[in-house]
Amino acid sequence: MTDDRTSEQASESPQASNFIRQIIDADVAAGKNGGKVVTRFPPEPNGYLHIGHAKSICLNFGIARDYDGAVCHLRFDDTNPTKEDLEFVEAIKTDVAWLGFDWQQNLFHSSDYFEQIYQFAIKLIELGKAYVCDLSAEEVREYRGTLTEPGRNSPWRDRSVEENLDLLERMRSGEFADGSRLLRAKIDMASPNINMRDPALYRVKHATHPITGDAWCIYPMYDFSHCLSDAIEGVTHSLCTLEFEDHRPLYDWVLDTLNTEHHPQQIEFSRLNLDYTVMSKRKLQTLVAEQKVSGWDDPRMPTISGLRRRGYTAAAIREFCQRIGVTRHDNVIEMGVLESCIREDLEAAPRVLGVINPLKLLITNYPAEQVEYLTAQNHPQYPEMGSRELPFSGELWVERDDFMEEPPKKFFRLGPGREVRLRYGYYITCTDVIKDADGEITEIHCTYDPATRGGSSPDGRKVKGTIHWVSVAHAVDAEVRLYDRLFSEPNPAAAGDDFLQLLNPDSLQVMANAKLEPSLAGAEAGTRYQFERLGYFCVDGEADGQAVFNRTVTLRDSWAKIKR
RNA sequence: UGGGGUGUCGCCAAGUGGUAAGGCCCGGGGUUUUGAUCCCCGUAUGCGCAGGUUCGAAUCCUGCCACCCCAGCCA
Repeated sequence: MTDDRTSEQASESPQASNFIRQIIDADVAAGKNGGKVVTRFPPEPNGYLHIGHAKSICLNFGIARDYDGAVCHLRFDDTNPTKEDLEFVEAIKTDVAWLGFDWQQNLFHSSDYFEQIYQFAIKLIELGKAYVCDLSAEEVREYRGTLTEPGRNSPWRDRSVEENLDLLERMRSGEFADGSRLLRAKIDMASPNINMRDPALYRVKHATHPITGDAWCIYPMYDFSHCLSDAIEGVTHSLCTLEFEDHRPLYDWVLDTLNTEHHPQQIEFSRLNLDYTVMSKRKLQTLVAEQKVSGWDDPRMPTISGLRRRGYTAAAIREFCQRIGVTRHDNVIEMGVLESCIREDLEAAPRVLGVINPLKLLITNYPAEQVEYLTAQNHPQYPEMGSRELPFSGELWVERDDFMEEPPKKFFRLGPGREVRLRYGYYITCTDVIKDADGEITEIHCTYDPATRGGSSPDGRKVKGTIHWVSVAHAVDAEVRLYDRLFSEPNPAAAGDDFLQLLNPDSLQVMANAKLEPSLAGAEAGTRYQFERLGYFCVDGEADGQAVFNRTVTLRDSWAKIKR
């Protein structure tokens, strides 16, 4: 992974406000929490982070960055040992840091608080606000009622404090089997909010935890551990997505009932949706498990690691999060917004010539064996980025798409009898088209005008098209991977479990025979370039042997629009 | 048909009673040795709908409509 040299030049938009920052502004102005602001990003380490998490990271860490003395904690919400793994905590730390955020010494785990949370459970029992329930999972569901009908009280709801205390302790000591008993809050089985119908607080799970190992065989539920973890850490503003809104009364109930020292304010915002992809961790997991992609970091994945490998910069992702805003409206952001962000950042990348789908071009009047060196700017707008010498000869590779035997009206490129400019080179005119037995074009012949060296003609005549090229004798072989949207439908998630049917069969196109200018030999993994006229490309760090370039994004292409 | 939310341009999104920001996309034009970049210009008499209050309403009130979330011992 190399530095974002491009990002340093691009300026990010000024920090936009949003309704959450407005709430915090007001809180700070009112001196609430002693003027302190503490946020937290609380991922469950059961998968890799995606661009939706980036939204939350930028929100939470961005607030910590912008408010005086504020901090943002990174807390792993690791309360379900059967789903979580250390591999994921490492990947998450890498991604947060790569995005440019620093949790300083504030790295925590919900499991750090297991003992404290357990003590809170005891206190709840002592307050008569929790009980051990012997109902089976199925019975609990039956007793819960439905959305429109109230639930019924569990027959175990009125056990004595002593019995509950004894039972909880025995749950902890491993006396009971998984699923046999549950610690439940005693709230209201008739509540219209289902979360308040005596929610589970602790379940028995004889499982080895990635961090606490076998120290525990009971684990707290999200609704119990999350609010307490926030309170223990002195979080002031607990930001989460909209689906947790119904849980807020429970969040507040736990903290109010336990009368904790701190009582963070939960504020919900809408999660990010991007078109032509999926964002749920479960679906991303499926793509990986079913090997529809090469892994969590497949460059087609909307994961942070996938985007990184695709060639996205952290600055572009931050800018994206900036542009999409933070509200409570459901939203589906068009891929074009993300693409616009990376194009803007990569505009500053060095230019280079590379042919992805090579077609041989012979300059019949160019002196045999002659090689000359032509000066090429590394960036058309930034002379300070310098220049390089491109070897030129009578045998070149050009892009197959830049030649048409029967060109349509607005095609500016090469065709029989047409003259175009070779970038930084000469004007050439097509004289012959050579085909094989199947009628495939194998080679084209041209003549060049020696007076046009460097790309302009002394007689002032104009050519409409300029095409890129690479000298055959000097070309570097490479594999280039062209990526497109992962799904062919804007909203694949709408298909439910059938979403895999909607995968775009052309999401990856491997161009195994690409020819690049010699300066690209030995390019370092992670380095980004603009292949002129084609797009932005990044050296893949994962491939060994032959160089592999991933296409991050194409250039804007108004020709593609005309073609349509 | 219980509860909780949300509706401002194709997609996002400002707007907090004083007469609809901005971005992306799109369209038109200019510069250009990348059909790139860059630069101009254009795009809601209208804010889910219908009433009402007001000198004045996207903002307040009433009633509808549409969409999203919730019945894991997941988070």
